[in-house]
Amino acid sequence: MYFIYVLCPIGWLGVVFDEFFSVKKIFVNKSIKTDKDIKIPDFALDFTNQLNLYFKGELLKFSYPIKLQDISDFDKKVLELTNEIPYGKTVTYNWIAKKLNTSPIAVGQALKRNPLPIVIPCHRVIKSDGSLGGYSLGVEIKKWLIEHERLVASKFR
DNA sequence: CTGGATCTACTGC
DNA sequence: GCAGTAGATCCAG
Repeated sequence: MYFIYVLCPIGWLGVVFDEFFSVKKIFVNKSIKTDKDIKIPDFALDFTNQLNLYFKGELLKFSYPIKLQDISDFDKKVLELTNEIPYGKTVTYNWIAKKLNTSPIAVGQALKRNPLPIVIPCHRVIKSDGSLGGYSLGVEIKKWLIEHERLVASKFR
């Protein structure tokens, strides 16, 4: 079990790896005040490279190994569907709910427990009235990510 | 356009 | 059981 902090456009991200260097958990730490980058240990370079490319708009899909553990079957199904949403696109909670014969609110609960925000793109799930809905890292970050992907995707035409 | 009532299903106590 | 949601829908004002 290893962990790092890495500075990103949306703030400081904490990343936890398991013993085989798969990513296990991602979170934001708002209490770090410096904007001086911390040296990334060698074992984490593959992942942070992908992360940097994503924020530069040069990576549309993460291929780094992830580890989903201590997750219910229901949550896993929701996360797997969420992982299929293409870059720059959004779907609604209701759209996922209908595919799994559940309710939109249960989908929201499952996404709230997503241990790997950004990598598993739960920010691409919004409400059916067009508003954003919630986000475990804060709706401001959700808005940022959607706008970032929209801009990058629009250049690809 | 708004806010409330009511539906919904999953989790945690 | 029951309450609390990262939701949806309908209806009155």
